Amino acid sequence: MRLEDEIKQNKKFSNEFEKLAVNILYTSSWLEAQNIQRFKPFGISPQQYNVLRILRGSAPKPLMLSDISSRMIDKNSNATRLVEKLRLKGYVKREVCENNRRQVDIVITKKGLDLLADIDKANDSWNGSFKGLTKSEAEVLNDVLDRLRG
Amino acid sequence: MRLEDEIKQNKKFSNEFEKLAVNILYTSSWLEAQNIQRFKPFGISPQQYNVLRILRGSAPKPLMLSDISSRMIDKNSNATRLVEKLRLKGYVKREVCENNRRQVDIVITKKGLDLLADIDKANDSWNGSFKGLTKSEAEVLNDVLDRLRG
DNA sequence: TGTCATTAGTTGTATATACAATTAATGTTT
DNA sequence: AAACATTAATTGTATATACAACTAATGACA
Repeated sequence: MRLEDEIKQNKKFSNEFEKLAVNILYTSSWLEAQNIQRFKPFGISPQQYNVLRILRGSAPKPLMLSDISSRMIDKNSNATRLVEKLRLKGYVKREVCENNRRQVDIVITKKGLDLLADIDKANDSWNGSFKGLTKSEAEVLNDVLDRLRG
Repeated sequence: MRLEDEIKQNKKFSNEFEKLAVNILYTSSWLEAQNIQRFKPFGISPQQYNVLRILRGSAPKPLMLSDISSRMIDKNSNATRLVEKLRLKGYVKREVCENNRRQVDIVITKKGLDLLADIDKANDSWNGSFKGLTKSEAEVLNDVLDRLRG
């Protein structure tokens, strides 16, 4: 549906760029709401899922907290506290690094990998959210978004 | 910059749609961080700005709370508390509706309109965030985002 | 008119975010 | 080695979000 209709805006946006800014925020919020539902049965938040995927990407090599932060979708969320929550659920392990005791090494556990596998399986069909788009449209969109942040 | 580089992802996304989901969330977070900075000198949050714009759109006609919610970018944020914050700063006025005393009519004040005018002036040049894009690219993007949520 | 359902908004609570201040370990420099 | 700077992470605090429970007013109707 057109953005203007979804947010019941009677006036026009002053230009395409302004509409684009709102459109990206709006679409992201829509997607985030879906993600919350998608991960809720597994007891984690979208950000926690993101951290687990980051750790799976580097496993079995550990990552330090600042590595995780820099890879996160939302750079400003607090990695210390997110990781602590995952640790309490047994999905990651924390260990102070011996060579540099300021630094904390974090690794995903077997339990964490299993959780991700479960989620992936349950969401195999999830890309259906975007079923209105063709693959090549998704490519164009990805390309333009990448350029937009340039 | 390519999303894969920004989030230092070594592995490939499993498909374009999965990358697109992350790309939208990531771009939105990037935009949101800019907005926080953009509005900070004026002492309001992006969501508060959004509410003020919605009210300006309908002024001088008041809106009830549920109207505001349904027009907001982030539907889940709590309109009652957002409006209360704006009221404390003098940017909006609340009045229980006489015809239907469940309902609360909210109007933007002169002070609120002045604030928006100030912000608009200060941010005249802001669309520069998107200077890597042409107008027609922005149009395509808007169109595809609209379709994606369909 | 009394009962029940619906509508509009508010409040409580757990969690998350933004951001600054702080702690602790390591590097650098004289 | 002492003083200072930098790096890595943690903590504190104010604000925001997600969501459910709740209150109050109105509507429907037997």
